Amino acid sequence: MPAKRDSNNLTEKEFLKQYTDAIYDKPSVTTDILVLSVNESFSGLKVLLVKREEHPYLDCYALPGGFIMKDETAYQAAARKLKEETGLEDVYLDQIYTFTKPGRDPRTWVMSIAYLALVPVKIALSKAVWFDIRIEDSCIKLENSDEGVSICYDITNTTFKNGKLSYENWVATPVTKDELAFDHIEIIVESFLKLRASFEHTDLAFNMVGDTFTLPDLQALYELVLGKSLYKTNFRAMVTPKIEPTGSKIKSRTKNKLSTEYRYRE
Amino acid sequence: MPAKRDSNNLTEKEFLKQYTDAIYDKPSVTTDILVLSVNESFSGLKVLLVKREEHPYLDCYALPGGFIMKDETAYQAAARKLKEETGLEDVYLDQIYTFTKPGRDPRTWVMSIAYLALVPVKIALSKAVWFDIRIEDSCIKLENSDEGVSICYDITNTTFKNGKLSYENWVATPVTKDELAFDHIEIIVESFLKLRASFEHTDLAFNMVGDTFTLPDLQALYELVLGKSLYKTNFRAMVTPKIEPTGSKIKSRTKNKLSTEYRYRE
DNA sequence: TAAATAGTGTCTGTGAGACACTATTGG
DNA sequence: CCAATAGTGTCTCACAGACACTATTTA
Repeated sequence: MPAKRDSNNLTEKEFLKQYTDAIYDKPSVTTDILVLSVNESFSGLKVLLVKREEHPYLDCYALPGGFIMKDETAYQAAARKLKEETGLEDVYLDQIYTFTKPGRDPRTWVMSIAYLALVPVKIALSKAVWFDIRIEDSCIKLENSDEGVSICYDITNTTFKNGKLSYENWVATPVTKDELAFDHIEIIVESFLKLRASFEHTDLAFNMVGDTFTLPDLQALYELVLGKSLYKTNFRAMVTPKIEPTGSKIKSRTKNKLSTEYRYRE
Repeated sequence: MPAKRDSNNLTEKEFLKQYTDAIYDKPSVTTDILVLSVNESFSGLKVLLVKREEHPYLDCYALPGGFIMKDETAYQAAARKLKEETGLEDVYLDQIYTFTKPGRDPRTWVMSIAYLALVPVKIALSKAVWFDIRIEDSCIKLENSDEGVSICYDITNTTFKNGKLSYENWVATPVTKDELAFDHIEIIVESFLKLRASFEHTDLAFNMVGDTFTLPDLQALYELVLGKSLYKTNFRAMVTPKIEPTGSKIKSRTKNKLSTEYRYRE
């Protein structure tokens, strides 16, 4: 069979050889990663941020991330960056959304593929810093007492139409002098809302605890992410099929009381 | 307050002026859109495809789409392309996933931000063609009898690990001579699965019917997307709060029988 | 008028939500 | 030993799933 020829009478081989995409303007593409964890005492969530040492947003905090290389997927780029910042491999990592608004980076045309990473407590860090994060209905607060930084945003709701449907949307406006770099607050909120939406009906929580854990601690984690308190009985009925006791008892981190130790049953 | 200066002693203004991103390799970024609809008799789903007139994949069918311009968002690019192909505006359009595998486009480094569009039946087309699409557990079939084209893929399941969790994944392998261009079969399956996952608990269906509809037709649509039959009573209990009768009766498209006409209640 | 389809009434089981209770632990 | 927390038993209610029935329409 002779090779197919296009309207310029070129075969595919010939076409690829002469092809150049230089006529198109092209964006830079980065990944930004929301690395989420829970603190030692299971009393709050934590986010990993990096202080910028370059313009723009010099000295502002930003999500860890970086440019995607030509020979890797966005997932691989995110995993690579995550390993650089935390030393962690094989953590939960999921693509959330791609942010493309022109002007979101003052330097040049930059798109960002956002990822969510869930990691257990206590990991070593290189350059990044843990911030406490509290997300409420109308406000989001990021704090690090060591660095003396407090970043706070108001959240207001709007609606927009998509086809025949109306959706709730939100806008974050800074209320502190300090702000996050770029549109990273959007990435955080978007990722967190997606996490919350699926947290109850998936096993995502087990990526944020160690290999073993107690039920009071696990419940505390669920309550932090979901933003509401749960009934002990119902919570236990829900998680029981997902876990198995290790046979020993350990202190829960929430209340420092002895309780049964469990592990995730795969 | 004096402007902040970075490690090269530049202010932000100075930095932006001298900044160049030419050192980085950059990908081209496109949007590809899965335009989904239901046929006239509500007996099957339809997908919009465009026959390629250029290398690579010359003469293959592909999802409508195109390069994103510097001054628009990915959403705007998808909406623009959709209008070009279908003349439709204000249709449901949602970002699904960004595909970044190196080599997915043989020409050069191209990422694709995939969108799902839901449109009502009967719309005018320019270059694109409707294909019947049937998605089953282990196979996916795309057909257009006018063009005499039948494209079929086997679907096999695999599992992969993400953190501590295991997920089901799938791989599509072509079983016909004709294939879709690029990795567009992946985009179709991924988008369709996401649609199916949320279809029952959202009002997405109303983007695929006209302004008015009958309950037998609406149920047929749900059954097509969900891939299972529903009990009439339960289905009606579920949709009743979302709709209101117009007061007249019209023929249902499924069975050509008179039945109550409804509209979506927003 | 008969077959097919539109539309309704109601039973059941499951699971989330809620509350009250007993058992264990730490100070 | 007592206050606090771990852990259990069980009731209620909403809702999906299931089936049987009546009403209307078409041929």
